[in-house]
Amino acid sequence: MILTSKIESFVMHCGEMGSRWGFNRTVGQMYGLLIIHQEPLTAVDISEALNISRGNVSMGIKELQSWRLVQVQHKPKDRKEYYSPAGTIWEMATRVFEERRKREIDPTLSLLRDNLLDEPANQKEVYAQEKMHEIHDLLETVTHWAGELQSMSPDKLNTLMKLGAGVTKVINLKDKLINKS
Amino acid sequence: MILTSKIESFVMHCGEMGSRWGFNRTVGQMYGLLIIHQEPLTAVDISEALNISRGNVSMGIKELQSWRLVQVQHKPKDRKEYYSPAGTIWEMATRVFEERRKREIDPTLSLLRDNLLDEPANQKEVYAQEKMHEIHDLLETVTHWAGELQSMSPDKLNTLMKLGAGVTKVINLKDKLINKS
DNA sequence: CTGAAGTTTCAGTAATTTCTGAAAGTTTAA
DNA sequence: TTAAACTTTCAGAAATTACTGAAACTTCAG
Repeated sequence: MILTSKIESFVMHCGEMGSRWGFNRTVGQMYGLLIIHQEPLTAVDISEALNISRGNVSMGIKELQSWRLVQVQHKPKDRKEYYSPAGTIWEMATRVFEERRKREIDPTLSLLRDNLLDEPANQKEVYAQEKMHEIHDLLETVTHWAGELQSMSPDKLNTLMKLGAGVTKVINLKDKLINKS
Repeated sequence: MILTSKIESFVMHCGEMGSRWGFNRTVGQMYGLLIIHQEPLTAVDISEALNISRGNVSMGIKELQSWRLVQVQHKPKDRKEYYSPAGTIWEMATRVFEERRKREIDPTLSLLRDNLLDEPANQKEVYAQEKMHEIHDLLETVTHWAGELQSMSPDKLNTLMKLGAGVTKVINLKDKLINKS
């Protein structure tokens, strides 16, 4: 048994949150386990630690790879694959954000763009297009600013946060400067 | 039939995306319909437009109300309840964000905080706590900055976006000003 | 009161998603 | 080339989630 009870509670929590974060329970547990465990783990380790079938582990790893969240390593004289989380915590969060944007926002933006190209055929469609336009612009704005945040280092953000620098204040300042010039 | 085919495609799309946005297919459809339709709709209207049972509409409305996304109206001389989306598109997005934060982030932050209060019992737990600390700090930073963005008006964000003002640039500026003073 | 017009609830069923385990596939050492 | 050691796949079973429709409930006009 590789799990102490405190660690187990974290792993199980990841499982429960998994579905909210975009994957299913066992995939969530697997990811939590890989993050919290210092040494890379084999598929069998995971299967035993979480009491799930070997086949399920294989599918879960595939899923995590599609999110670019795990990496595979090999040890000399050992044919097994060893799995560990890919990148820093910040990078992982960035990847989850990006993947979710692809799944949750991009398809909608694309549908909206298509729809907005057509002429409205009647009064109802005029109203509908107005709303679609609003949603479209909002989604573009949100993805733009989310991207901006992602491109910053977490250290910098933290420092600024502790300095009490709200985006609002900062941007107001910028606004004034722009208007002056 | 209240749906033209173009509008129907939007509503069905909301259904498909529904589960990714945190609710289920029919709730997604219902919300899409309410947004795209200028006049408020009764439960029966919704049930007929989407071909779902009356009971399901009732449960869906309840769900949307728990997200604070619909409001109920009454017409004089008419006992029926008329439903329409609550607030502007921006407010709706803000509410979805907030609700999702409550469901997806807050429980994890709380678990992490609890766990970080305990002394690690062995080497593995020392490592585990380090990781939990990193995740904790990241989640706090992200929610902080997300809150900042939410508190801004979308107009202002759009204007700044079009001016080419990246957060990075803006914040660098602020940084310099702070260091000077 | 009464009953008509509406809403909500919830047990049972339907649909969907996830998991298992056995079979098929792959890789490598000898 | 063989076989051991490992991984992947996938059909069917299990678990979960969503939906229906009938009964219970609420409200209100007469």
